[in-house]
Amino acid sequence: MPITPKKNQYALRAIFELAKHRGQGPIKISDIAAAQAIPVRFLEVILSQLKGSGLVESKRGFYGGYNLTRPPEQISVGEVLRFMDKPPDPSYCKACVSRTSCPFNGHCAFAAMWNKVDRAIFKVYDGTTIQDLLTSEERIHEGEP
Amino acid sequence: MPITPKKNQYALRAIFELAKHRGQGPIKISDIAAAQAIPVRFLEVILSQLKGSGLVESKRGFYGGYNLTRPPEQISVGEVLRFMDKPPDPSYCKACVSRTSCPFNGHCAFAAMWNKVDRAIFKVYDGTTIQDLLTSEERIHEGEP
DNA sequence: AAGTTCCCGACTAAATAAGTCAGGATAGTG
DNA sequence: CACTATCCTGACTTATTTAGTCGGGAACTT
Repeated sequence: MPITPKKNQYALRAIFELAKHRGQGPIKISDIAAAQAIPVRFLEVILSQLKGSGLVESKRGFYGGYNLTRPPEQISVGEVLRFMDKPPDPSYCKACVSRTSCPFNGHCAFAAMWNKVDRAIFKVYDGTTIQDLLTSEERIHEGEP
Repeated sequence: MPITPKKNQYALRAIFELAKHRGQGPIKISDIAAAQAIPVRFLEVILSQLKGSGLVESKRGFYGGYNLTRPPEQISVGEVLRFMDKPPDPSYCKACVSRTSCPFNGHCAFAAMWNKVDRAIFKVYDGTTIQDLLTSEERIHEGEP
């Protein structure tokens, strides 16, 4: 129900995958795509966009690919998601959480609640690092065939 | 950013409006629509759907309209939203929060986080009653022109 | 009977998200 | 240098979801 767009999930998973192989030189888009079941062409677009965040860097040519610029414990999920949701209109009605305009001009009874929810969500996102995810994956794969 | 569909917001506001005039007999759809800036025809659909939740009841004819079946302090926002999101596929991948299927079959590192977010959101929704919203509206309109 | 209101189901339209594509730029390899 | 692998860019297409509409029917009140 957090209705996270697929694109954002792909972005997270791509970064997750980069974290997983950090220090092994640049990772190719096609490898990430294969590992995380993401359409290659689409991933190209996403990673390209992600460069704008400074979280990843790329290198072209034969031994080209992508790298994380920071250690996984210094990247939070919140940072990634916030970046991915930047581009759209920054002028949507914060109070109503409707992306269009609020008929009550922000003075509606719901404003406080929407904000509370927003904070609750990002408390989780900001409190989860990519490293945390790596760790939890390791736990999952312990004792499995 | 909680990206609440407009339809759900309309549902909430309709119930909010019903709460506001509780005890004054049935409220007409058109009145609710006017008060809350909702397209009438669309609201018809929404209220009709809401009847399935048992939260509202309706009466036709001249003095017809809608009523709340319970006092506003006994209706939580969570209850309303959960009901509104029921109809779609109940078989989406809970773990990944992608509505389609998860390539990792639920065993992905993100599952725990998505669930955490889900709980955080509904902790707020379940902890807010329609009465709370009424109260906060009163506060807003104190000392305003 | 007549007017008003909810009711139902199918329909259309608008918006957003997901995904694709062609062709170009850059970096290594032999 | 020619060659190949890789990222890069921006425009494009398609699919999915959400929002909203419509015509006509059924119940209730006076």
